[in-house]
Amino acid sequence: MMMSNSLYQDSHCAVDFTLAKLWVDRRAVTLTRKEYELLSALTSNAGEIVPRGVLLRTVWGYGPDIRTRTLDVHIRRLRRKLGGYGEQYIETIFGVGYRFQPWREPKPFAAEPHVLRASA
Amino acid sequence: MMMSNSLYQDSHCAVDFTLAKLWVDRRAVTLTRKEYELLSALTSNAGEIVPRGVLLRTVWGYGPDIRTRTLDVHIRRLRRKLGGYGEQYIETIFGVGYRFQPWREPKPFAAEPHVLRASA
DNA sequence: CTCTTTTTTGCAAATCTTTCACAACTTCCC
DNA sequence: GGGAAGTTGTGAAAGATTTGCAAAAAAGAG
Repeated sequence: MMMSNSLYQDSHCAVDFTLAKLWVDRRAVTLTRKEYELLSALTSNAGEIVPRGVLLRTVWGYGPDIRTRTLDVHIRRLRRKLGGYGEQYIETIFGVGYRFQPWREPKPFAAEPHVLRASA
Repeated sequence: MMMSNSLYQDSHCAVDFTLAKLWVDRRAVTLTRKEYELLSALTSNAGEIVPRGVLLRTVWGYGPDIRTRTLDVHIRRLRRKLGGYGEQYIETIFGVGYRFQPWREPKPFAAEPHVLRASA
């Protein structure tokens, strides 16, 4: 039985590890076990790259010589369940693995095109 | 004034652990012994997942290697006796167990502003 | 024996996981 | 730029597992 009430949370997304639940913008989303384990592995290292091999080992128990696409499929489903933020949250590090990025507010005045605020 | 030591209660359903009785919308429902024990195990952990293994152990005294469908059968009878709310109250956590959900589950987020920070 | 309660049995149905085939993409090199 | 090679994205379908359920057998109680 689980006991620690640990959860990840930022302004759009919350993960409760004891209830095995995810909320996206206050809307409850149910996760399957593998989805939950994968999300857990990612959020518990939020901001850091988690190599594919590590995920395949910790979530699936696979050895380093197993060829499978199930990780990609689960990543896709997680991204969907994260709503419109999926791509923003789960970043692909090509050739290495994935990284769960905590929510970052929209970039300030970067290389944005000219925005004029009309004053009536 | 008579007092019941332990009882679960929400707006539709009440369980008295000392009297071993259940009321659904003010209407008394008789439970058999096993039904009561199972409901008790669930409501006393209301809102939390109770794994199948735990139920089989605490209610039936079964070990971890027993294969039976009697738990499912009892869950079904309980759901029936909970009237139209059966499905709402007793939630199936696929591959894990069951969870008794208090009526209109409490929201994990605060109503208005929501910046809670959790410990890891 | 009769009635109630509990468990088992055997599928059916629902759910979750993995694979597959191929499209899309990244990187590297010429 | 234009491949080539390797990596990732994706929808659909197969595979595997779990749960729901009805009916009947088994177990108790009076």
